[in-house]
Amino acid sequence: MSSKHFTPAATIREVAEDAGVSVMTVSNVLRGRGRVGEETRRRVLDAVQRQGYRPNLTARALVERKAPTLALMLSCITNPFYPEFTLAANLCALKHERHLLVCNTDHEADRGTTFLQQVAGSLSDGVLVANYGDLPIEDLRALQRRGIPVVISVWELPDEPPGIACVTFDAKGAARIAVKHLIELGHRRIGAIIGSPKNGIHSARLAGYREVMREAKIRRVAADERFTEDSYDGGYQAATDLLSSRPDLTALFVSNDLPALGVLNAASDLGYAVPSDLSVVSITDIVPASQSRPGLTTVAIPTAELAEKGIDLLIDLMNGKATDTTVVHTSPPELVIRGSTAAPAGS
Amino acid sequence: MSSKHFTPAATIREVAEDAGVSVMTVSNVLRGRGRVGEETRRRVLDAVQRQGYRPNLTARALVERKAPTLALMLSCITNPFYPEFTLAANLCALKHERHLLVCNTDHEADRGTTFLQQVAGSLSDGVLVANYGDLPIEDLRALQRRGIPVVISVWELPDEPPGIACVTFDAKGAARIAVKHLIELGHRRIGAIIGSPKNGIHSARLAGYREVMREAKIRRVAADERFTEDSYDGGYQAATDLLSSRPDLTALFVSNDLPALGVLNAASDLGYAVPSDLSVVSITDIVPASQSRPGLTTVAIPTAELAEKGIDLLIDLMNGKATDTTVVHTSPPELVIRGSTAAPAGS
DNA sequence: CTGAAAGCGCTAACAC
DNA sequence: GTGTTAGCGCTTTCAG
Repeated sequence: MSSKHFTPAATIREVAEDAGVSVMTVSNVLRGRGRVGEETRRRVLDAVQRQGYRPNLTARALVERKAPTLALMLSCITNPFYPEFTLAANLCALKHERHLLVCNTDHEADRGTTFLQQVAGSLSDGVLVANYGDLPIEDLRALQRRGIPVVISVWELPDEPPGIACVTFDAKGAARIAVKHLIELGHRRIGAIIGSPKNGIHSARLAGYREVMREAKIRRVAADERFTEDSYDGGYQAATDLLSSRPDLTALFVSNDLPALGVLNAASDLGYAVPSDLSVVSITDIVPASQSRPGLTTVAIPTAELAEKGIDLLIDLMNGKATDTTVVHTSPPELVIRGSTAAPAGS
Repeated sequence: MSSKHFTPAATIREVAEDAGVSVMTVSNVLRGRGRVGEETRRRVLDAVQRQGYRPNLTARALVERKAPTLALMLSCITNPFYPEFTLAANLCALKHERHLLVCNTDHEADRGTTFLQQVAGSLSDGVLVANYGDLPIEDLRALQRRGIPVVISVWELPDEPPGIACVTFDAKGAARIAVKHLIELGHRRIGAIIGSPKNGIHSARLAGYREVMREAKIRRVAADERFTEDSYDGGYQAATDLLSSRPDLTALFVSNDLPALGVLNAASDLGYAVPSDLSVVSITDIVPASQSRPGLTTVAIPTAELAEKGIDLLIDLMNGKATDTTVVHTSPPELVIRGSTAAPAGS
C-alpha cells in the first residue's frame, strides 16, 4: 500500500487553519458564493493547493439534502443501444453537475428492485429508467410516492402514458416507415420478427407493421409473424425458423436492429442473398447497423435525444417544472437506406 | 409533480420514535449488528415497513468514512469491449457491496482528470482504470499520494509494471498465438494493422508479431505495418490503404477486434474474399467478433477476469492486502478459430 | 466582507 | 439488550 508516506485527505477545517480564515470563507471561495476579498481569496486558494484539498462530495450532499448522482437503470449494457444511450445521458447529467450511477439489471428483476431501494433518494436524487421488457412499474410508483423523481425514457406508446413522467418516440410511426419502404420497393410477401411478446415492449412496432399491411391490402397470415427475444440470437433463430416454414417471403420487417443483425446472418447461412433474395429492414440505427455487410436499412430513432431529454426531465421534476404525467416527445424517426433492402427479384 | 400527497423520506429518528426505541437500536436491527431482543426487533421492522424507511447511504458513508461506490474509468463505452468489461466489474463490485460509478472519458483527457479530482476519495473509495491510450498516469499517482487506492486493469506489459497496482494479461503472447496461427496455415506475406501509435498501448502486441515473424525467418518490411486508431473506422482505413499498396499480402494480423471488423469490411469492399484471398486474425474476442460473416478468428483475452480481478485488487488495496507494486496476472489468451482464416490460395 | 453556532442522517464507542 | 454522547465534513443561518 502507499501507506508509507501519503498525505491523508485534508478537510476544509485544515485548509481554513492553514489559510488563517474560517471554514465558511473557504467554502465560499470554493463555490464562488458570498463576497470574499481578493487578498483572502488568494490565501485560501494557496492553502487549497498546498493541501491538495478536495471537497467531500458525500458530506456536501448530506447537508445540501441533494444527492450527488442520478441513477440510470437499463436491462442489458451489452446491447449496443444502451452504451450509446448511456453516453448521451452521462454527458447531459454532467451538464447538470451530476454523476451517473448505472445499474445494469442484466434482465434480473430483483437486481433492479434492490438497486432502487438502496440508491434512489439517498445516493441518487432521481432515476432514469431506460425502457425494457420487465419494467418494475410497481417499484417505480413506490418511489414516486416517496417523492423521488422517476422518468421512463424510450417509452413507445405516446398515447398511453404510464402514469410516470416519460420521454417517448413514435415507435408505431417508425415501424410504418420501415414497412412502407418495403412496400414501395414492390414487396408484398413481408414477414415480421418482433423482439418481444405480442403485447410486450414492441407492441407499437407490431401495430405499425400490421397497419401498413392492412392499408396496402396485403393479406397477412399469423405464420408470417414471429415473436422472439430482443437479441442477436433471438433474431437469428426466429429468422431461421420463419424462412424455413415460409420460404416465399421476399422481405422481413424486424422490430429492432440487434435481432435484425441476427436475421441477416441467418438468411446468409440459409443461402439467401440479401437484398436480392430477401430484404431486411428494422428500427433503431445502432452503430453496428452500418458495419454489417450488407449494411442494415433501418429507421433511426433519436437515441441521444431520448437520453438527454430523459435527464432534463428528471431535473425538471426535481424543480417542480414537470409532473408525473408529463410526456416529452422527441424528433420523428427517419429512414436510413443501406444495402439490406432492394426491389424483389423479378420486379 | 407528485408533491400533492407523497410521504416525505423518513429518517431513522422517526422510525425510532414510531417503534418506541432509540435510533441506535434501529440502526442495529437494520444492519444485523449488536444484540437486539426478538420482540424489539419485530417492532422496529414493523415501523420501518410502515414508514417505508430506507437508510440514507450518503449519511452512512460520511460517518463510516467509507464511500458507497467504486469508480470505473474508461475511454469509450461505445467500444463493445467496455460494456463487457463494465458488466463484469459491476457484478463484482456488488459482491463487495459497492455500486459502480462509471466515467466515460470519451477520449477527452480532462474529462477524466475532472472526474478523478471530484469523485476519488469522496464519492468513490477507489478507482479502477481500464487501460486506454491516454492514461492520465500523473493524475493516478497524485491520487495514490493522497492514499486513494488506484488499479489499472488490462495492463499489457507484465514485465514493466506502471508503479500502480495493476491487472495484466499476456498481450505479447496473444499476438504470438495469432501470428503463429497464420504461419502454421502456410502464410508468409503477413501484414500488421496496429490500433495505436508504434510505442502506444498495443506495443506489446506489435512486439509479439515481430518476434514470431523473425522466428519464422520471414523478412518484414516497414510498409507491411500500419498504425491507426483503435476503432472500426481506423481498421477500415488502414486496411484500405495497406491492401492497396501491398496487394500481395495473404494475411493480416490486426491488434484488436474492433479495427479487425473494419478490416474485414474493407477487404470485402476491395473485392477480397475472406478467407480465400485474405486471412484476418486479431485479439480480444468481443461479442461482435462472432457475429460478423465470416466470423472473426481471434485470440480471446479474459475480459471478465480482468474486470473482476481489478475490483478485487481495489478491495485488497483498501484492506492493506496489496500494494502499489502488486501485479495480478490473468489466464492465458486462447485462440478462437472462426471463418476469417484459412490456408493461402494455392497451398 | 468574515466568523460562530447549529445540524444534515447516520454510526462508533461506551455507558447503563 | 438498549440508550446516550459525540462527531463524520460540510453548508446554512445569522451575527458581527
